[in-house]
Amino acid sequence: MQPQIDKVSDAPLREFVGYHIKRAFNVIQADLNDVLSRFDLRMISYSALVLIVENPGIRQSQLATALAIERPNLVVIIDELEKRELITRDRLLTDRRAYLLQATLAGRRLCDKAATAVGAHEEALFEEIDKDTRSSIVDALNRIEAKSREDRS
Amino acid sequence: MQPQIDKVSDAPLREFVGYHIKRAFNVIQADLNDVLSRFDLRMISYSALVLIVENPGIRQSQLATALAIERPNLVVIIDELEKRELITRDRLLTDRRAYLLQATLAGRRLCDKAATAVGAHEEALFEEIDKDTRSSIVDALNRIEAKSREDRS
DNA sequence: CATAATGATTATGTTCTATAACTAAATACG
DNA sequence: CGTATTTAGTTATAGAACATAATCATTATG
Repeated sequence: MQPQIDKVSDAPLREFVGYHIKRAFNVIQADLNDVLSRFDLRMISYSALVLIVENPGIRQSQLATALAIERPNLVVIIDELEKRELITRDRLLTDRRAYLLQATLAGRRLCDKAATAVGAHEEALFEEIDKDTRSSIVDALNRIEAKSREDRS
Repeated sequence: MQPQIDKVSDAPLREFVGYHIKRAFNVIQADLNDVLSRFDLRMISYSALVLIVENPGIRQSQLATALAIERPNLVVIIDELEKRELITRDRLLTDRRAYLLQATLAGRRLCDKAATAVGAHEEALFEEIDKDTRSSIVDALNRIEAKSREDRS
């Protein structure tokens, strides 16, 4: 008789916290992209817009580093935000190689609206998890992130 | 005077737990792929191997569902595991459309070794986080995951 | 028995991401 | 100075990851 499986067990993978993080992140990302699609934004372009709003005059290279993506891949994202007139791309007078990125009024407004919607969805996803638990999760995640920085140093 | 940024602030994004989850997951994934490269495995092929070891006789369609990937994309992964003689792909006698996937002895051994290495790296990443916190994190992540299941039902 | 549905595969296309090579401008230094 | 090197941004391109449509063989349905 050949062995057959009716219910698939992923018990060994569930031993790893990283596995749970990946599965939860998949849910969060799907939800986030769903919300952002209403604003014609994706996770990466939304993040870029937020950082430009928060850091007026940021350079593309700084933005690429902050987003942890390669410079060439940022170009197309910036192109689109500029074409939609959500940001401006002006030459830096003191260094004519660089561009200064700044959000337009429309960009700041869209960013605000999107942030509100994203926040509401986050709240819905995390509603069962109390504030203390959330902050201990964030603290733990920050520690993990810090691990990779100490590796590189 | 043009505005310029010396230190980039991502404060608005840090408001979102999902942002921290993404950043931590990037670190975990990089570390994991680094560990698995020693066994010529990637995250996805390792996960597949684990599920085949744990569920002898699993079908490709069941495995694709468990891994949350499309069937066509699983084929190449299974091809490689079979070519490396880590798994076998046998016709199911009662349904000659389907294949039964089973790990070979070499597959189980590689899986064990990889799991040990992965576990050690997880432990290193999470060393600062005590057991109670870890299980409350896992519990919270499971609740988030459950959210998407209740959406689909 | 004809039709529909299923498991796996092939072919194909899209998106994401990384690398190399290039232009223009700024800096380093002999 | 002026030549070499570095930096900011871009273009071109290639690979990996992921999704869709079409196909073949087989099984289930009416």
